[in-house]
Amino acid sequence: MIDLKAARKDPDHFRTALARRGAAQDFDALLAVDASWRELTERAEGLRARQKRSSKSAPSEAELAELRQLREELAEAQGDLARAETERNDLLITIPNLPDPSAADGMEEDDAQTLRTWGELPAFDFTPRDPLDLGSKTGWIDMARGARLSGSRFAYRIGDVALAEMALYRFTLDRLISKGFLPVLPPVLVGEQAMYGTGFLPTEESNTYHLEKDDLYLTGTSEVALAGIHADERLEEDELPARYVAFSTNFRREAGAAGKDTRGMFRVHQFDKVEMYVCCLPEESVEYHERLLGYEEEIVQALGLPYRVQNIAVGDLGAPAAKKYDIEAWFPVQGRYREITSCSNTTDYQARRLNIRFRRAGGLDYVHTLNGTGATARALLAMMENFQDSSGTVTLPEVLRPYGAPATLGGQR
RNA sequence: GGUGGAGUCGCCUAGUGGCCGAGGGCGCACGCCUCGAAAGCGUGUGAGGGGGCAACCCCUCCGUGGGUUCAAAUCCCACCUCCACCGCCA
Repeated sequence: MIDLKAARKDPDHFRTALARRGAAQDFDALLAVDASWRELTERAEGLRARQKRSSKSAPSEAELAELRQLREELAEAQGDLARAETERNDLLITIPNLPDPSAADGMEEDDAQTLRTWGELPAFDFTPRDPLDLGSKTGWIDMARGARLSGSRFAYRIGDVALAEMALYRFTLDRLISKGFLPVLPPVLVGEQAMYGTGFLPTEESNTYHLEKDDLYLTGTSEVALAGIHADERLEEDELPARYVAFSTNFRREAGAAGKDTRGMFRVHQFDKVEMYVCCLPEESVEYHERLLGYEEEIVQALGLPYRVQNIAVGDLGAPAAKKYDIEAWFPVQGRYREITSCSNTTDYQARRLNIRFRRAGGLDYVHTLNGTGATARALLAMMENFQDSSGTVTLPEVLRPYGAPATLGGQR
């Protein structure tokens, strides 16, 4: 969440920044509610101070009547205050992060700014085949059986495809461990606090799977569990940056994506992902964001995928993000660049909600947090589209071989 | 799932209705002592919120949420976590 105290001091700065992502009117509503909250606070605290002074010792009979009266007044004042506080917090929790000045302007996906492109687009003298059509006897993607089992948007990855995908994750994990990330296998079922803390609730409610019976949520990314590692903790300055890399299965309802990417396993309800997460000093997050992007690019380059880097428009950012870079790989069959990784600087937005602070000379302060994709199966899909030959054989990158990937996929079936 | 025990200020612990938002020890910080250090002695040492130019004042927090009372760490209820044992399962 935003820094309310700072917002009171300099409302114009906050309003201007939030206006870029269309949140100025919510911000003004918040300020108004906050003003009345402060009035009610003073009244309730004054009454409470009176009651406490009178309760230092047993009151006389005469005082008792007066104190009973005071109790009623206090209860009323506290009730008013609680209502104002709820109203204020409900608003506060929906206000998105302040965008970074260098985040691209605009409200749409198309407003993203292309920072650079890398790699050669493949030139086919045949019509490249869709990953779904590139299976062989020894390995394939099976959406039909996935649908029979679980409905649309569920994929079986079978045989060599399964091995290739696992090799991709293990390769990525190794790369990031060598950069100093600590590997984690996290829970994927989490309580409501973690979902609010990371900012997926309340804004992404419709996209999350919720288990009513146990009141637990299936996470759409291991960012949620990784952010939770240090919730309510006070870190020492020398523990920062804390860097984690997780592998987990992720669950997304994809509400609002009806009709989009319906073929194949590009957009599915359940997918696996290697994810980076960093808690760092506030003054380091901007630089760390570039580093995370750099690690992502190294991985995509090692795989040999042509890609471009997008600076996502402010209006297209998730609520917690101040700035976001996506890497979009070239998908020759789709004929366009598509997102395969995403990394965000969430500054102190999640740290405030999750209460992750660190201690240093000046006292306690909130850490900054960042997250970024290591790899998902979309990278494998991109490899299948880019690295195929006219026989439908996909040559996988050498770097994946030590991790158990077959040399090729597809071919005769 | 069942039974029993426990959750207090960084750690350990005292505390069964008002003198406790909280005592003691450890740790930590500063000072004295010392050539220096240790020991010893002294002082200080949680977080959040509101008000004030400031010194400072006020409120909240004893696992969490409710309740009783003029007054709750303390009494009552529910829940959570941890430990032990039992049952069941991987």
